Amino acid sequence: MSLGPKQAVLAQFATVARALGHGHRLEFLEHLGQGERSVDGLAVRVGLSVANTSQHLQMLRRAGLVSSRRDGKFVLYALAEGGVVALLTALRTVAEHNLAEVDQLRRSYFDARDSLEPISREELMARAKAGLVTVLDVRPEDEFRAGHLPGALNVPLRELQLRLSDLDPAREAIAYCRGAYCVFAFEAVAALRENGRNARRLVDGFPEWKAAGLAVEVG
Amino acid sequence: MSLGPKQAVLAQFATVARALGHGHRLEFLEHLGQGERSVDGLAVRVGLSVANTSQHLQMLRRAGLVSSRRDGKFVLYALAEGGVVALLTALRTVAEHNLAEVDQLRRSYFDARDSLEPISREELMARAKAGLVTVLDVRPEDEFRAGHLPGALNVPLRELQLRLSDLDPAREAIAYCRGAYCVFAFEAVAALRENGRNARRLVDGFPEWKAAGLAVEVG
DNA sequence: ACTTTATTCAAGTAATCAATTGAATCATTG
DNA sequence: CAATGATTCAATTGATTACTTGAATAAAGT
Repeated sequence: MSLGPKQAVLAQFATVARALGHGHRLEFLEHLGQGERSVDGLAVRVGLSVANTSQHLQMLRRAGLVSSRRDGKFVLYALAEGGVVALLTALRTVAEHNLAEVDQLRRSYFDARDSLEPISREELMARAKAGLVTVLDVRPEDEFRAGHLPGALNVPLRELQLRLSDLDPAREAIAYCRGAYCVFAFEAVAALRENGRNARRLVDGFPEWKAAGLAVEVG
Repeated sequence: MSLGPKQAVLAQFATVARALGHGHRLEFLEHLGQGERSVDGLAVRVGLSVANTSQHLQMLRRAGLVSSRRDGKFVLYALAEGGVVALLTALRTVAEHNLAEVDQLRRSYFDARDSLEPISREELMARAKAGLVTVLDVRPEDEFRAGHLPGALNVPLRELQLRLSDLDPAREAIAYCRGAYCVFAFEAVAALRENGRNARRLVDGFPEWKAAGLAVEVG
């Protein structure tokens, strides 16, 4: 079946879209947004079998959404260059704007933890520069080490209660994690508020910060 | 199957992505980017049965990508608000950047018609304001009437040969149509060059112009 | 009321996809 | 060079999707 040139191009676009069309694959992409990961590392994090994970990753690679390289006995996958984060952000925007189900979920789970407006990247930078806020990275330590916001303090969610004393109560805490719907930041803000702290969330997460071309610290 | 809140949200995002995951539906969206259309109107343009078209449109509506309203005996579909054009643009960007197949197609068909760099919206505006170019809308007349760039001259592709005399040979012609891969603009530029005219393409089409918030003329 | 035109619904078929299992590759390391 | 551990391939099952056909609504005109 010989299609016209436009149809052929659109069919290619469609394979990219189909690759995004599964919750597990979106979750893989969210994890890969934090940095490279092995097949096994992703399988454990998402809770799928290695074989299944491998097949999903290959579909993502065929769609040009991820790239892979071999490192010793591991194959490390990473987000592809060229606007993948922007594409995911656009997808999120449309879904939030037009799907009642997403609104429902935000109300029932997320707003219960943090109903305040999240803070924008611009505002965060301004307030951080002025020394008004503590930037709190609530992701696991290995993700933090792979890259984080400049000057951020890594306090994984599970350690938050124990390390409250590390935080200056006079400064507002701004928590962020993997992305706009990563639950860690919501839980962290809720926990901080319960302890009488001033806290808000960054509007999205580390991958979006990096994709915006802003400075990133490693290690 | 009780998922976590993040998984539930991602599953919603996935349905949006899956709705984009078919060439025909992307073609529907391209047409809807020009303006409202009836089911039958779309079916004819894309060359599918009405029933099939209706089902595709309902999938797009469930995904929040299009909206519909009844007008007499017609049901008119339109692109939804809230970033659908931006999402399509992001999809195109990723596919162009990362898929060898798309590159291949561009080389074999599109570059053969117009291998020059297309002109940006900004450059077009500057040059149009300076009176240096003729802006040429090569879409069918009804799409032109539903909305077009300010000051554009509507010359549907099939009439181009006959109406060459309408064009001032001293000014460069800038052709645009439905989007970045709409073939009309490529064919128009190729035809103009063969007739010794100076011609280039706008980088994308009318929907992107409108989505960028730029002025649009109707009628 | 009846007919026409436009759209949607329902049922059926073929194709594709998600996930499982177990076997096959492939690159290091002993 | 075999052993090990990581990843991919192949075969299978059940679920979803694309498209067709024919019937069911819905609005407008006669």
